[in-house]
Order: sequence, then C-alpha cells, then structure tokens
Amino acid sequence: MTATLPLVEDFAACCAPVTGGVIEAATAERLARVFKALGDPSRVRLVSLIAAQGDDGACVCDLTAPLELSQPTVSHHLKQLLEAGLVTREQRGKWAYYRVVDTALNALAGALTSGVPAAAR
Amino acid sequence: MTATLPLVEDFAACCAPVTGGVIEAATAERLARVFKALGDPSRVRLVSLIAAQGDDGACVCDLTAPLELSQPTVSHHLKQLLEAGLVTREQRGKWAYYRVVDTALNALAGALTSGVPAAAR
DNA sequence: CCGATGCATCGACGGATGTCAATGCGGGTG
DNA sequence: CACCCGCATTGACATCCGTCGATGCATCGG
Repeated sequence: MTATLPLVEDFAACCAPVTGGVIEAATAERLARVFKALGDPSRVRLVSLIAAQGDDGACVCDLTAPLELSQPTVSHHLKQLLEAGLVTREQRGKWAYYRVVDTALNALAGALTSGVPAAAR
Repeated sequence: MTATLPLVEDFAACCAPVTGGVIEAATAERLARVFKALGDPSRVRLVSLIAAQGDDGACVCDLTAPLELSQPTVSHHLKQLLEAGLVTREQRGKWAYYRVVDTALNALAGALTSGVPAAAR
C-alpha cells in the first residue's frame, strides 16, 4: 500500500497535465500529494541542499546545520520527501544518504507546463 | 503588503532553480508558498478546470459542481490560488471570472527543472 | 563487549488548514 | 424600489502539520 516511488512517475507516462485538459480526482490527489511535499520552506531547501551534493548524496548530519532545525525534524521532512518520491534513501554503514530523483522533478514540471509552450493559445 | 502576483514571477527573473545550486531561505519560502497552494487536490482540480476554459475564464458557478464542494469552500480555494499568483480574477457584471497565469506555471516548472535537461550530470 | 555516534520513531503541543452554515454585499431584474 | 442572484466574508469546528525533547535501534570504534 502506498508504494514509495510511483507517485510522480505516473503522470509522466499517463496523461495528466494540469492545463490542457481536465484531470480526474485521483490524478489530482496524487499531484497534490507531491506538491504538498514541496509546500514547506524547509523541504524546498532540503531538496536544494541534497541536489547540490549530486550523486554523492547527502547525509542527515550535513542537513541539520544549514536548516537550523533539530535532527528529528529534518528526519521527518526527509520522510515526507521520500514518500512523495522526490528523494531516495540509501543506508551506507552508519549514515543515511539521500539523493534527489531528477525524473520526479521533471515529471512534476511536465505536469505544470502541459507540453504547450505557453504561446500556442 | 503581500502583493498579489509577484510570488511566482520572481524566481524566473532571479536565479532560483531548486536543483543546481543551494537556494536561500527567502526564495525557498516563496517557492513553498506557491507549492502549498497546489498542495490540495481541490485546488489542483480547480487549476485544471479553469485552464480548460482558456481565455474565456471560468466563473465560480461552473466550478462548484465538478468539485462537489460548497460555494464558500470554492471561493476560499480560489483566494488561495489568487494570492499565490496562479490565477487572476476579473469581475464581469454579476460574475467573477478566473483565469490561470501560464507564466506562473512555467516559472514554477523552470524552478523544478533548473534548466538542466536531467542528463547533464 | 561496551560506549559512542547517526538516524528513526514516539509523544506532545501550538498553530495552520479544509470544510461548512450563516451572513453580508453589490449588481441585475422585475 | 424591492427582490433575486452570484460571490465573498465570517465564525466555528475537526483535523492535519511542523516542531521539539526523549527514547529506541542499529552500527562503528576501542
């Protein structure tokens, strides 16, 4: 139940641009779930910080300081991003490394632009 | 205070892709505010419904039925979208017509993709 | 084997959020 | 002018959300 990744991956394969056609309730709910994951300043900064580390990934210990948040709070936000499919988690020894899922961000961007270059209509 | 539109327009002119560089707190907060506006299924459907009407715009009376929500609730959601700069409002006689701001959606998509075609790194 | 370290989970608390019924208000309409 | 209609605002309520301290649970180092 509630698979970890497929949240974002779907509306790229399926047809779900926000503009250019009315979407159905189920699609809207999945989209909203991902948007809600980005609807917090701390999580936006988290995505930015993790993305800055590239393929190396970022461990939690490197993320608490820039955000000025407690470690449990950072872990909580990371879980939100993880469940939204925006980041991945990999346990390497004692540390947990997070990486950004580029395809998820691109799919989300695609759902916004609806493919139309904003000059067709 | 709290201007109506400039929320989204800024990170297009400025430099604020989520990936490809750590963003600062203020930028993250503005981005998160717009994402939060899209973080509700009803509002995602609203954007889709309004966009489907194109330049004609959609009045509130046409939006309550598809969402199966009360009229005050729809007005509330529309206000959220309005303050996020995702839609515009125009009073024509007795009706209020809403339209989606394509540039805002495109700017938001640009903040996600960071300009890099997801294959550069 | 024992203590330290990195991270997740739990419990709690204040504040924000989605929803509705009731009300207000301006614009058409008879 | 009086009435209806479309929409926004208000007040209230239940729920969710962000945050933290405390705790648990592995893993690594000595």
